[in-house]
Amino acid sequence: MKTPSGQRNGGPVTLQEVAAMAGVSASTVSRILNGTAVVSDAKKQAVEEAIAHLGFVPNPVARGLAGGRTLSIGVITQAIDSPFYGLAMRGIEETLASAGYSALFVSGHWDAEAEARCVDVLRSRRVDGIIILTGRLSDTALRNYARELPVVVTGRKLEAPGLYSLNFDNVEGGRLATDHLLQLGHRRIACIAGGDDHPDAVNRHRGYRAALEAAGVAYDPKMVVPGRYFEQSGMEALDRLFQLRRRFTAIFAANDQMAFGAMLGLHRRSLRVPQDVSLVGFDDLPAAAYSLPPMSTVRQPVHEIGRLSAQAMLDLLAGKAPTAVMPEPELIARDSTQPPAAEPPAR
Amino acid sequence: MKTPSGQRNGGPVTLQEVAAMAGVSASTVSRILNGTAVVSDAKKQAVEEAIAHLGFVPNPVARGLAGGRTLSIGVITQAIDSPFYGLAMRGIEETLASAGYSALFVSGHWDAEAEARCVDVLRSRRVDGIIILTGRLSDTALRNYARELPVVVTGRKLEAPGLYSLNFDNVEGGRLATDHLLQLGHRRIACIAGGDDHPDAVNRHRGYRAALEAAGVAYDPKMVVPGRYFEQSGMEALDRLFQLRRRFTAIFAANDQMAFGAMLGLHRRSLRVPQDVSLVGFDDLPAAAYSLPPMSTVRQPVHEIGRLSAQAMLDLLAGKAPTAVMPEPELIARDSTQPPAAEPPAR
DNA sequence: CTGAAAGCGCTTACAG
DNA sequence: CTGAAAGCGCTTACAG
Repeated sequence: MKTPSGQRNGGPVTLQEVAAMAGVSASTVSRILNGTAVVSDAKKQAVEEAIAHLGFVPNPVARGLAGGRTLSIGVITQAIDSPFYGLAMRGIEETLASAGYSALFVSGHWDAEAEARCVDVLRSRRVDGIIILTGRLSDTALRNYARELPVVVTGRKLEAPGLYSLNFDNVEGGRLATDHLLQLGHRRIACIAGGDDHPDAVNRHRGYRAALEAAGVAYDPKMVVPGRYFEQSGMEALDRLFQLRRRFTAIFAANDQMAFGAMLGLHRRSLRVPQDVSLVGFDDLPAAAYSLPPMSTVRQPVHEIGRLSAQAMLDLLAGKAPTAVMPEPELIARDSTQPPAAEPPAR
Repeated sequence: MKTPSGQRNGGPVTLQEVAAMAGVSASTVSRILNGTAVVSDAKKQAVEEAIAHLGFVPNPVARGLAGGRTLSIGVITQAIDSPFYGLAMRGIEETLASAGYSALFVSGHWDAEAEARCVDVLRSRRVDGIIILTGRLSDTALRNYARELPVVVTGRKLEAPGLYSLNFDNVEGGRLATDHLLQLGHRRIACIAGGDDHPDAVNRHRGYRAALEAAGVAYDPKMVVPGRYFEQSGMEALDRLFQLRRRFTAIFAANDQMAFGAMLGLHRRSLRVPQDVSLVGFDDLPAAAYSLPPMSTVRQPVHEIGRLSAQAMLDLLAGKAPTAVMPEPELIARDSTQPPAAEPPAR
């Protein structure tokens, strides 16, 4: 019953067939479908019955061509296989689906040009709106896109018509992580930062520095090494830290993936976490709870961020002002942090 | 120049405008675009110039309505945020993009009904084909879908018109993992299996049993506990193993995520990997190389599986018989396995 | 409240 | 080799 194929003339049921069966015009069916105008109850009834009976599902492709709406939202994620963005995508998919929308995911690969191409692809597919998870596009580019279709962007603060931004407080997150270490008594805290060209990374580092200074601990640039947000680069950053010959009792890594890499590097040097070195990450990936030891980190509610951005998009689409507000960063203390040992650790 | 918007009359450039500028009919432009018929070189030139000049990009939506092709492929993944399928999605996206196709990802949530709904959504969006990553749909359902549009499916062996399947040898994988342990001298090998309703899991378990028996080690059902493929369930499975009061010197977990959970469970019991218990996983997730200790596992080339299935789809679409062949399982020995200690470990 | 008509941007038989 | 015409399945002014 449900599947229409082969039921009548082969091929999916069309709006025309519904109209015919209900004895009304196609326009009327369309209006009922879209709630575009008031329709008499009698016809409404008839149409709804016909729809149910035939198992009619509107063709979004035709809809897109005729009305300009495709009921699909483009989502630019940086990497379709990112453990971090994956959760956001799931949140987006769930929220959108509940409103009858589909998500079209494309990967921007942390590259402004690639992202611009993504936008082109998405527009050519006539998506009704675009959600950009962080990304490298300039504010100006975003503003321009927003003139054409609704845009929701995370990872920055930006106000413009047709655009809604959801910014996570990375500075506060970095501060929280560092402060946790400070509270435990650490003073020599190294930092595995992200790249300079990555706003999140810059802000987390800023929070690190602010916490240090607020606690009266001098900021030492040599205690900070850059990374590229992957496990591998966490290990490499650790090597650099040792080359720099600075002593430290704790490390703040600007994301969990680098923290995992650092953990392995520490292990390879026979340094124990947290006995010899405490370690805090950032993001609270699902894997953080299962690392050895389970990792202290700053929770970024990615799944919810996904839901919120989708909700904001739905609001924008409905002509309402979005009210979604980004949750605050939260420190999750697990087993990778503890007070420093009395003796300074290996350099 | 590149972005057409606002260049002429506002809105994207249409095929009509290209035709007008090139002094030919719309049909001709369409034919050149699709290579549907032979066109004189002169007109071809003119049209190509006009396209370049105007920055024309065909509207896939209109294309889909008129010609039935949307240049998009539906991909049913079990979870958009799966660390495992993520890599496959990336491979699919890359391969498809290089051929001008886009992927439409939807999550089936390991549920046959949800998957059937996904197929409906995908068909209503007029995708040109569907790639199903494993999934729970019956062979019969798949065969039926394949009558309507090309289908590529992984995780099973199935021959049908319009359908291509890519099956990973999970039995061999399970055998490889278990044999690795056997070779190291283990005899008491526990198994954290997947669910009975999961074909991959069933086969990996089968391989485990086959390896044992080939080595003359009696198969003990009490050494096998079920899991649900997540970290959490790996920990729970470990608890069950201890409740069962069987002694073991090694564990084969049917996927890496459960192995991670088991590792944490072992750690909580102060059992060291690999000194007290050796552990082999399955999949070789990126995280496996960064677990503590780095985990021995059976490599499943997911990224390549993604590429291969996309390539098979492209072949199907082109009317060619796909030739993609699934790579063989491969054991990656890292640090989580070693010969058993002389003394039997804690039960 | 409701229908007939035009049109969204393409493709594809149908005729030259 | 190439054009005019019809049509894909809807939506949306335009008239009642």
